[in-house]
Amino acid sequence: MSARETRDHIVEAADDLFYRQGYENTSFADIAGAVRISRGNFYYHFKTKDRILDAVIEARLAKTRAMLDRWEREGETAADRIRCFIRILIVNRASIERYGCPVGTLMTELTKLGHSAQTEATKLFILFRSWLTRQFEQLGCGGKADDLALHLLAMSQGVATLINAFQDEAFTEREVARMEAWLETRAQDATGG
Amino acid sequence: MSARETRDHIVEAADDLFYRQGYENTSFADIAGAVRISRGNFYYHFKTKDRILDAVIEARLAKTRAMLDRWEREGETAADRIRCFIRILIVNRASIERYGCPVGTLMTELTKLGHSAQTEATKLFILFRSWLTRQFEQLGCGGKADDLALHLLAMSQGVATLINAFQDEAFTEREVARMEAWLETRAQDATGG
DNA sequence: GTCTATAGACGGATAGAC
DNA sequence: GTCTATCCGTCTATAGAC
Repeated sequence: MSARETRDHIVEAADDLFYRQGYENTSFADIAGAVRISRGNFYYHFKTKDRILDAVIEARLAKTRAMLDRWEREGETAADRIRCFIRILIVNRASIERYGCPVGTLMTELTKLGHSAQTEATKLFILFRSWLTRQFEQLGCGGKADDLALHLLAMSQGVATLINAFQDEAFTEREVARMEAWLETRAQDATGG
Repeated sequence: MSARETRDHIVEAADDLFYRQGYENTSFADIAGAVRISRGNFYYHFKTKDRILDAVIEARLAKTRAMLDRWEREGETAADRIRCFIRILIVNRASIERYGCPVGTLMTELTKLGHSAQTEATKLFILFRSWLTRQFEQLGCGGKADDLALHLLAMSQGVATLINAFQDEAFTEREVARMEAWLETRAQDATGG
């Protein structure tokens, strides 16, 4: 197996484990075990745990960009595209119930650890924030676009936290419906009066 | 110092450290160091780390109950009391910026660890949820009271997560104002039409 | 024969538990 | 104060490709 392939496998496994168990609670042995390689081989590819985290965040940023690009292509109107964002709470409901939002929980953990990768992790939030801002601008919300983007991001984060705490499917659906209704109102505000 | 006092000091220090550093990232040595007692004395009061967590959650539940009781006494109307809840985001803004919401972040960490104290930690959420439900009932929101309570809880959690990620004071104030406006509308829905 | 990917032993540090 | 487990990180050995 090429070095590149092995490296990718490591990042993939680490990504998954960091999400499910948390960064600090995941050991080198855990990752090596998941990839089925020895710890010695492991250190050939990554010298420290921090470097794996860097690579994982980078991979998540790339995956997120790809997802946002896909939404951009698939959604006809800006409202459709924002709806794609809202609906990840339903699409990923099962994993959110068990592990929370991958972006929010990583961010939270890194701030508690006072970890230097905080800045990089924040970029995940910024990616969503600026994408949403652009959508709200296209919706015609002008100067309020960034405010609306942050508000939607906050709602999504809060709902994810409670999905994780309560595992209540009806709650999830109610909140998603509420966000979609809210979006509808914003769209009408922009076009009509 | 009495055994009871020492125990209380340990719980207090652990509570603070668990909040600021996270549960798993806090060692016995950290707590013992903060209380200025020997590790030997430490084990006299708590045999395992899990038991300290139990005691910390218990203490947080008691503190929360006391706070809710205080709001109950101080707020004249149900809307006033709900506003007390909303305003903790401003009152505790500094610590939320650095460490997030104490309830949400503990919950999140415990689910990732698959820790048995999850159920106990959820009671913190339930405490707020049922208190808020009662307030919305008194506001005249009848059958929708629990839905509104969960929604407000979610908004508060989401805003706390983004305060922690972005440390943006203007955002905090905008969102608090938004929540208060939302509350106003709910109150009018209930009384008027 | 050299370079690359892998394996596994070893050491220092620190954790929790008694 | 000690004991055991575990974790991160280093070091050396080796198997195969070119």
